[in-house]
Amino acid sequence: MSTDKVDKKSPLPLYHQIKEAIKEKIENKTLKPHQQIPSERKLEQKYGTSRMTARKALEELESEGYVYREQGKGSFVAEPKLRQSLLKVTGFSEDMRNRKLEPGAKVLQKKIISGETELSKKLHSSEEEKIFKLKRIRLAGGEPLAIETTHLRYKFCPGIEEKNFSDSSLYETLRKEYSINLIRAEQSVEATTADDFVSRTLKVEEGSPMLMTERTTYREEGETPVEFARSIYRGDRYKLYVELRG
Amino acid sequence: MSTDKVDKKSPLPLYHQIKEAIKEKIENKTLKPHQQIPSERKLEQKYGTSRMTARKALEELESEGYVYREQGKGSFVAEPKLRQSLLKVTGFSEDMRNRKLEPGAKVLQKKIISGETELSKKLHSSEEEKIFKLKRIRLAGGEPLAIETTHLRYKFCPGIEEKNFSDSSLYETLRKEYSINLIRAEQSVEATTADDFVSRTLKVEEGSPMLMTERTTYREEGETPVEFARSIYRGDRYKLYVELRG
DNA sequence: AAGTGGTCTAGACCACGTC
DNA sequence: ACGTGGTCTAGACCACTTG
Repeated sequence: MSTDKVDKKSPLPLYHQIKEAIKEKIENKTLKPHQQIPSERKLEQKYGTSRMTARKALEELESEGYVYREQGKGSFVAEPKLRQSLLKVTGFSEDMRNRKLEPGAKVLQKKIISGETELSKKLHSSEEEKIFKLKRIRLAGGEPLAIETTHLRYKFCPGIEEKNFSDSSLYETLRKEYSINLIRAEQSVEATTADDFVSRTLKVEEGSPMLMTERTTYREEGETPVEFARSIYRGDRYKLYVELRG
Repeated sequence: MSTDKVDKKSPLPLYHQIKEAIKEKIENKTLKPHQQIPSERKLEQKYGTSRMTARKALEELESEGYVYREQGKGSFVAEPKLRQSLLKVTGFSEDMRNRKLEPGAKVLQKKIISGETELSKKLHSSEEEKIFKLKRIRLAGGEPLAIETTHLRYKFCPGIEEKNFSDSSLYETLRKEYSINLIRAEQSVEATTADDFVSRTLKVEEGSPMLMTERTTYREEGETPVEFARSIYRGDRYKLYVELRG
């Protein structure tokens, strides 16, 4: 169902339409990894645009990791793993699904708090502001994998304490029920060892290696923090992947 | 010493010269965060180029996190933290300088090897291909912080075994003396604990938390791996920062 | 020599934000 | 109304790779 035509009356830019058309062919494997993509001049003719427009589509596909280009040779489909390893803002549930594991959760604690200096600082909020705290054991394929404590500024998600947190993804709830798009996060990663509570909760030996992450998540393009979360993952079962760029 | 002029005879693209000129003004604070940058039309006149050329400079500055642009309003200098927390391909030395610590190294092992199946696989090389192996203690402010073992495909850097690895940055040597630009890397991060060798080398207790990273680094835009490195950092002194994007 | 991507020009019209 | 960035055109020359 690919038309290979652009709609010049569409509000969507022409280069965007070309880009999406090519992206779809890459995703449904009509174009396979390392296969050559039509050249800028070919695309220009095919879609009836100028070369700069076709070129812009290819440039964006390159920066998003879908294609690579070599001067004098052509444009080619990139390997899928290169696109997937880009670092995205994903919650635990989505992360697990990417790893082909069934996500789950057991709620340990759920309440509305305020007056925690450290926390208010991380959320750029006043000390009086109400904060929703949720502490869960996170499961992957039925096995406990992490302890996650998240804090949300309550004024952005009033009534959230009534939701079910055992099955559904928190980020999905925020997106669907509160129209909050989390688009940027700052995260730190460090190594620790399991203390008594952690070892009993996650069923690992005391002193075994754990990966701890702390994350502040922001909504939209602004500088407004919405969430602060601290997670402790079993070091023997969890590994983080990042792609670095020059 | 900024000329505010472009050299049309330079081999460097005009948009690149404009970009560097603006970048310098941002870095030396001639242009301050959130201050407005001259518009595309102003830059076009100022440098005597076409608008598309000036525009390309601004687009690259935006994608590198130096500026943000708002339709109808203008282009503005971005906050420094947003540019620094983007994940870059940096070696240990540059990483430490960013953290305001003096980098250093003690060489533990240095030799040319071949015939290691696992390693050849990670470097996409044949088993016979020669590989330069370098194992170092990495110092930060004079204190041992990490053990780093790196492997380079020898055919890309012949003679590298003669270099000094105690002071200088490996990536800098590759860039300056072999014209190898490392622009992309895939990295994994996990938690482990210190074994006997690690604890003695880094002067930590056996069983203390450690952060282990494995990295494959690629040159240029191609799919050619050049380096595979494994590093073990003291968990009590090293923390990794990432910025995630939706 | 032919084809590719990389750069560049000199215009144009549009959508958006400010005044 | 005016200035901003966003898109687009129809050409051009260059550097590079391959036949």
